[in-house]
Amino acid sequence: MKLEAIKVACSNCNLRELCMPVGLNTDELNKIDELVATRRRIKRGTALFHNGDTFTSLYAIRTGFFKTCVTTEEGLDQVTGFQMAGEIIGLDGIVNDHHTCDAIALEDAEICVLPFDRIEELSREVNALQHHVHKIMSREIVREHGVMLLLGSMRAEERLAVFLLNLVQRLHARGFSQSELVLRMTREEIGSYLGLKLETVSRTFSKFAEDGIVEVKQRHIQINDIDALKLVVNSHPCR
Amino acid sequence: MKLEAIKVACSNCNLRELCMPVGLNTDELNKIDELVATRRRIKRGTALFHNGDTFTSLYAIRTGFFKTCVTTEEGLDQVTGFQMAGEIIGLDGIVNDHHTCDAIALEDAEICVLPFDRIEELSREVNALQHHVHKIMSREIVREHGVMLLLGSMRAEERLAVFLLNLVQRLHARGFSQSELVLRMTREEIGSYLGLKLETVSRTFSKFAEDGIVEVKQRHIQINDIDALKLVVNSHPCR
DNA sequence: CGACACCTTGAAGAGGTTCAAGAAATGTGG
DNA sequence: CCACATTTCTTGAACCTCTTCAAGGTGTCG
Repeated sequence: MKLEAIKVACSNCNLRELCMPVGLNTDELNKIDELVATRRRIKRGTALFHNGDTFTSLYAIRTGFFKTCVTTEEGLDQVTGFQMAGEIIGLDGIVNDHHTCDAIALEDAEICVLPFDRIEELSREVNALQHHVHKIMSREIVREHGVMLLLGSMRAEERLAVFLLNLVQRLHARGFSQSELVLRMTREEIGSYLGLKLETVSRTFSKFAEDGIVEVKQRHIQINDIDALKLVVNSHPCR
Repeated sequence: MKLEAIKVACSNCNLRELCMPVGLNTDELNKIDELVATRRRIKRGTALFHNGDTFTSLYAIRTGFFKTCVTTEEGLDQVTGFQMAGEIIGLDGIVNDHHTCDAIALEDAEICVLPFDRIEELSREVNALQHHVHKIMSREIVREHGVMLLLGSMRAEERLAVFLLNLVQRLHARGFSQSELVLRMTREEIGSYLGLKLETVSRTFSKFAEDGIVEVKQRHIQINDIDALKLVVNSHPCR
């Protein structure tokens, strides 16, 4: 069967530790394999889902990079997160059966479609999966607490430092460099996420560069002094 | 048995629609009743749980009013939400088996203790409960998206207007007035939640009062013109 | 009644925004 | 492959919102 062919074997996926529970036996692993309905390719700049779309599935990112953003009728716009390989998106859709934000690919991406009714079904049989789903949602809640702290009480330099440290840490966990990264998003998108204007983001990058903390060549960032960056966060002159 | 005596019958709780799934049959309702281990009374000013506490249970608020707040080592502090009767707190603790924020009672409160392992157990048997838990977590994620939008792209007047409208709407859903409310929190706590200083909160209240939108007598707020308040949010001079 | 926490208001200052212009990179079509 | 349009990024200067600092007022509770 064709469907069979395009299926992803979660049990063989090299992202397994990132998006699936650990410590399953073979039987349970086989069940999990049935979770993924299909893969989908998303071209850069296009949406995985839009605000208002009917919710049916969660999505596990295999490759690529996404942003999620909410928009109001009045045209306000807020990037709520950036997601990379091994992360799950779509959790916002569960509560009202439709999505309340847009998920846009910032580079060509490939995702696994996880029909939510199947997740719930399997969760009843595989305790580890049930708990894993709860953990993923709880992790997202805790992450957002961190963003609220950032937006509510940090100044521009701290915000950008936190942002860079978080990005590089997540990339490092995926086998990339600890000191080098290529931004997938524009200054404006960073600004939206951090509650700053794009000019402020640009200026703050320039300031970090002047101070010798980073080198900035457009979207290519080289972190020269990660401790200094951490110090920017910790030794905040308070606000 | 004593334990039996202090148990709460969820099936008889007048908050049922708020914190429990609807459309259960008798059998399922009886199971849900076994969910609540005990009630607990929390005195005003004391904590239901602290950052770092081991996570064991979610808590359903029966009466009273809470704030949750995260704190960093450097002394930064951010109120992440205000919770009232019928709402669930403690979701942050699931991911790492310990809480990552404080939950403080802003008035004497009574809560139902819902041991999380029992929730997971029952979720496997009662599909509606399983889905309800997922919805509660998703709702919290969506709520936080809204706060991120507020903190990231609204100005002081809009933030306070959103805050008041949200509070009064939730109170109204619980049978209170649409136009009158008593704040349970200080200006400083409002400010922390909204990413503003307490002076700014106070000034903004005064401005609303000058404009005839509200009357402010300390913590007693009378909303005279709710449409004007909504207009503050919608006709933002953009930022 | 006095101590304490909370709230209001004023004035000065800082951080970030806005507006503007130009430079660098990227993409497109001939 | 190059010219041109477009998007993205940087930088400067003026401005504005919110913060900071300070003082006094109001309310509450032992």
